[in-house]
Amino acid sequence: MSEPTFPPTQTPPPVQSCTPTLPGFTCGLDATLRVIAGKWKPLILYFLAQDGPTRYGELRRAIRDVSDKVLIQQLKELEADGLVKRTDHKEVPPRVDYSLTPLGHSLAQALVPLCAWGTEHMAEVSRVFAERATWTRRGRQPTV
Amino acid sequence: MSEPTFPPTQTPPPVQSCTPTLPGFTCGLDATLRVIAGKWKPLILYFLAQDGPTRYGELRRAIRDVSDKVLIQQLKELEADGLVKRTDHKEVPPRVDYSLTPLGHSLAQALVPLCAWGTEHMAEVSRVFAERATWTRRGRQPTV
DNA sequence: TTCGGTACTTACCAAAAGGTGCATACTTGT
DNA sequence: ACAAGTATGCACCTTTTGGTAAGTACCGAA
Repeated sequence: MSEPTFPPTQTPPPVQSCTPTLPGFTCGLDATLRVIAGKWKPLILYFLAQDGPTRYGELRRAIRDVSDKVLIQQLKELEADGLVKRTDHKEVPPRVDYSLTPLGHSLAQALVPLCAWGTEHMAEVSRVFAERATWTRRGRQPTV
Repeated sequence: MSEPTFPPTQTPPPVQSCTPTLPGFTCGLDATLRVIAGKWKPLILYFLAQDGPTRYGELRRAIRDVSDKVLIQQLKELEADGLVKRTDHKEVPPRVDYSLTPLGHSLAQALVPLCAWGTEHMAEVSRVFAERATWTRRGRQPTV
């Protein structure tokens, strides 16, 4: 019903093509998205970008609702992907902190426009999602 | 710009928390990512951004390896989210095409840097992923 | 001594996401 | 008549992902 009409952006600017290349990925966009795919990864990047080196526990408390298992897992993947650096201070009560690598920083930069887009259009997105949540729940009852 | 920037530009980490949010989202980035979450959505957006209005069948063939069920489903969600417009020409052999709304176009623009990042770093990403695929399938190594 | 905090690990599960294949209703080409 | 193409819908199933709760090894405080 609600046709989201926006500021008369009549001539949509052209989008450059997504250059396909190396094995496994259809294009750069594909590669990027696989790297940040994970329920909490963007948030992790977000916090590290904002607050710099952060201890595990802090991160854990900052990102609410994440479980240890998944947080650790995603941190490990980010580390394996070279986006995050893990520093073990080898102290007696364990002390480890995580920070962004230069690669991680560059990715964070590339995320800026997405963040801005979301901020700008959050109202619309939010509304639509709320509606979807409604009929989604009624459409299917718990299996069995 | 009064807009909170996602990754702090560089030197200082003074950027405050995520933008105060509407129901459901922790920040703009979160909102954006939920909208493009779906195995083929980014590719759909990119394709439509480049080629303009496209018939269902064409899309289906362009995005290889996607199944009808999922493609339709993601198109419906994109449409519900106001990013894509579905046009049914009501012709006898069905003819429907999909195009980006202005909102969709703006999102596609925001994806450009991600695409660039991926293209630029595809070598690293690709290598790391290949390695992960190897030990992920077999048993896990003792903690190194 | 037991409690709580550190940074994890593991086994087991539930839910979500995606894939397969068949069905539809109608038309054009062979 | 029959296959093929059009844009979908639906039932069923597998894979992927994330969550829960417990355990580990170590230390200091109560």
